Amino acid sequence: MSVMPQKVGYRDIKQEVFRRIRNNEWPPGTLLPGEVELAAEFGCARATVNRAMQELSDDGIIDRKRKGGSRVNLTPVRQVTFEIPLVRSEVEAKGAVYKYELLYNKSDIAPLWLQNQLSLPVHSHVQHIKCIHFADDKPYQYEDRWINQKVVPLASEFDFLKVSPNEWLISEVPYTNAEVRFSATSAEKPVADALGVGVGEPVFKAERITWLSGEPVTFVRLYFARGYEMIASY
Amino acid sequence: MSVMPQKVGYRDIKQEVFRRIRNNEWPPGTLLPGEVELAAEFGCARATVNRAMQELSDDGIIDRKRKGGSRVNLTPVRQVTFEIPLVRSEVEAKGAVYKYELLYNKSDIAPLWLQNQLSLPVHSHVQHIKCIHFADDKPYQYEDRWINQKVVPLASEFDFLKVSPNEWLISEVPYTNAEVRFSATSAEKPVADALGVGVGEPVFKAERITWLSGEPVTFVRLYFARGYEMIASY
DNA sequence: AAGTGGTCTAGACCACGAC
DNA sequence: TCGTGGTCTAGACCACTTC
Repeated sequence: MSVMPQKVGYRDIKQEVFRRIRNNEWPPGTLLPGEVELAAEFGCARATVNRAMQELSDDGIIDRKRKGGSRVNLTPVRQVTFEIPLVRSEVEAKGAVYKYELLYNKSDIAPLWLQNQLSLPVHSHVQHIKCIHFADDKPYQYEDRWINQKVVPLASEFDFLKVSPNEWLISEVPYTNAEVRFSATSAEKPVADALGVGVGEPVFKAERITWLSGEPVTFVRLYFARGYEMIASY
Repeated sequence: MSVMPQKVGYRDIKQEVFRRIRNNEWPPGTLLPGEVELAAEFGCARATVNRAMQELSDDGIIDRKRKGGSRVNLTPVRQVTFEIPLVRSEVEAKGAVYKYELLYNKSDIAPLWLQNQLSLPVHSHVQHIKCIHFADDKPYQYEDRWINQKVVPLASEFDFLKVSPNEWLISEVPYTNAEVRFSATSAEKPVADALGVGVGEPVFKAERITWLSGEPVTFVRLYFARGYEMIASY
């Protein structure tokens, strides 16, 4: 037991507990002292300890169960978090000039594969939009998007010549949850032409589905120009 | 003002505030009521409101400043989080049988590019390891790794025939910081051979640098077999 | 049944930062 | 300066889960 400085905050407790875990004083699987005990050791209220331990739990360091107590996780599940910005912001953050170009914009009946992706009823109306985002006049991202007209009827009227569907949707339609899938693919003709790369060249692809309280809003495929890297830290 | 059910928890408040934001009752930029005011409306303690608002802030929905109050974020910067599991766990989670094969394991002087990547002093000793991870006997991931012997001296002695450097390192230096870069690349000969794809085919690549309290631990390049998707929900 | 974490309260003091 | 969020407290009740 050591002397406590002046006041013990939840950050201090979190840091100290984490230190003991990292130094193998409390190896993986260890049953940690209860909140009351820790509160006594650190000379603070249980609520303070609770907050510290809760954050450690959120961080995936420990696992907590009522009656079971807190245990050090056997496999530290590391989580990567990164932001999904507007394409415009992303480009401008790199110090480049953003430009946008609309390629295609038609209302249509959802093709079968899209029906399945979004669990749409047959003969659903969707707005199909293709466009390119430029950074300093060089193609940066090719966007191929379908918007569910049932959820976003305004999509068929809006003029996407100046404003990209990306920005319009964010300002217009909130979403509750989304799923993203990242992969590497080889550029088909339309993608290759849009990005100015050879057919068959590797391209970083992101597919995203967003929902608004259970209703599918939009499905989008994003193809990034050669050299693109998605960076994250943890 | 509506009738409150029985007891108002921080989840209720979070959900209700989020609902008002989503429904444009509180559009982006709006200055929200203070915690005291909200506590009065919801008939609960300020601490409860505080927890709700703090989570909304963590989620990137609102921005909070002392004296400035809470504002609805102009651009809802949603964060994607995904887990970085052990390759073994990842494979087994797909219901496949995991297998591991060591290809190469030598101690060496860090090449110039690696010196730069990890900010190593000249003539640093590193352990260079190449291996393949299989799922149901099909190549799943090709791993090309360098380990800093100054931080992990045991790496030169450990026998990586049975246990992959991935798993060994996690057990040896569990809690580290890292930066990951994801991209699409075309398979060079060694990668293509290891993964059983044609030279030049697109491959999903992840590069990761790992530090332990400021000291570089390892640099690794991971190449995933064709069809690999990294999936995240939020 | 009983022990542990989950949450709420009412009150307090403090620190940041807009004014 | 002074209002707002950030944090802590001491106590309480509850819910889950293991025993």
